[in-house]
Amino acid sequence: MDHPLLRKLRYFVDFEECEARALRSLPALEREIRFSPAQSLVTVDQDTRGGTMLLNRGWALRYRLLSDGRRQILNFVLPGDFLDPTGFVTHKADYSIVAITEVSVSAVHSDALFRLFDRSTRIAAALWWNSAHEAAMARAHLVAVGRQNAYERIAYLLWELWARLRVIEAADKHSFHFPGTQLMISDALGLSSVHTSRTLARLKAEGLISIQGQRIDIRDADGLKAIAEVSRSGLHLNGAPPGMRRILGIDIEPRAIP
Amino acid sequence: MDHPLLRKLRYFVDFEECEARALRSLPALEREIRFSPAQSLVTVDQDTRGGTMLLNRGWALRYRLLSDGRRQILNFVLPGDFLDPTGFVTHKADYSIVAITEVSVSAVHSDALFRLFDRSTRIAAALWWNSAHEAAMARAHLVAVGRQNAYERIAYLLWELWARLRVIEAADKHSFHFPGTQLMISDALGLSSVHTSRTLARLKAEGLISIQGQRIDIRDADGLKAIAEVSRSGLHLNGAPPGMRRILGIDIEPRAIP
DNA sequence: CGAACTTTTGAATAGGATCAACTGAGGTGG
DNA sequence: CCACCTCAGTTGATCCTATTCAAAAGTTCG
Repeated sequence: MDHPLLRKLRYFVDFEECEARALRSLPALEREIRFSPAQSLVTVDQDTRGGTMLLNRGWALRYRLLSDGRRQILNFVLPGDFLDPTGFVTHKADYSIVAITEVSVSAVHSDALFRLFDRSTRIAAALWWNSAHEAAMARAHLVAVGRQNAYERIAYLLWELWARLRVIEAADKHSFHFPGTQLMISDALGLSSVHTSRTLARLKAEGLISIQGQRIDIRDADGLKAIAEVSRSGLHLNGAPPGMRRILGIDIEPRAIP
Repeated sequence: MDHPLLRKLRYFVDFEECEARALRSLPALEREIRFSPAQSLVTVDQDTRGGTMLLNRGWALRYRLLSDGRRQILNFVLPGDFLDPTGFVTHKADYSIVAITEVSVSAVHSDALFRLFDRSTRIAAALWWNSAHEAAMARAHLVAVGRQNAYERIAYLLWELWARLRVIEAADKHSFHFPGTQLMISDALGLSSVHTSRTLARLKAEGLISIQGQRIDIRDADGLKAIAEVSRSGLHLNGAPPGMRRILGIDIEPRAIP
């Protein structure tokens, strides 16, 4: 089974076998670090020099606290995501990350990454692309929290998670495993847990989803997508622009993220 | 007067004169494009291949609309900002940009930029840094909209704008020129214009700010900062990590963004 | 099997939205 | 130069979405 980062980047670039191999050897997998649920992976102001961490397995949560305890979850960190995507250029994290499930993490050293950039501009492009994708998701998240109501927000989040999990092949055809709590959904979307509970109940009652235990079934994907107003472009990044194609020597068929 | 992009990047890296010169010649200034207030600079799904645009002068607005007309402003685009920071790797914009004031824009071609990256890794690092900074601001924005009340949100936005303007040396010691409207503030923060008006009135009444015409005076900077809970790290990016210093051959004294 | 969460449900409340009317500043044109 | 229009901002009244408080009902797990 390929590393989820590789599975994700394949949505952007069709790698040669040698590039895939190089990517596989990027995280120091033999020296993985494990965390248990509720353990901190990153804390505010933590020093992040010299590289970053890559999530191999499990779910985590990137969040920030206000002085009185209010929590804003910035996003869910899924396998294949970097714990600190800007760790190469920043000193300190302005957020915390905590494990939701059992989690496996590997270090990615600046040195190894920069060497890889040199050897394959296609890999550099794919990673750049990945961060563009993260920025697009952050925008969609802001739109949801800023201008959509609870019903739409929750539809959006479920759709986003399902889409991201499909990319790394960690979702089923009509469902996915959600190890989080309603409180996490609330804190991600700027809602109270009570209202989240009621709104989830409404989504169930209206036949859009159903939940048993930690499994969320998407019963009406089109309906959910319509409510969330997922923008076509929001979660889509298609082939490289011609200019970059020429410069980076890549030749990619456009491929959509589902 | 240096280009605002250069002024901004100087907060990250102390450039050699030759690097500054290279950066100055990056945007095709001689072929600037001008726009009037309310003109569109970028529209959703617009093709952004082959490069990006750099804002030289004036203010613009990055936003997204929902199908029923609700608008979420993603951020204010200030001089020195790229209209589409990920334009080099993405096909289409998932947002629109409209001019607030008279605006001057210049193209930055992929070719020129990539050549610059090759010639100076310090410039590459500074631009990377800049995008990390943008991501940090997006996180702060999400926290404000998701978990802060109207009073705190507005304090946050005013602080952010003032801080960004000081970086490009476009703010005064205790005030700045704000060419936007209250409706823009509302759509940036997920509020109604009525409530924004009332909350601004409260900020004035409590002596934190005062407004005459398009000039916003910061009467109590510390108070404003405390209400907004501006995180020390949120708008700060200090010197390059040692690993990168070695690899990129840069040597930067840490410098805080005010 | 009990302690600590998580979810659900009910009732009361509040922060902010909506509706509507009015004021004031530009801008336009007759 | 004034009548008229439009757009931004203000103010008052009312409504509603979502919060808060409270408690019960499941769940998970040591």
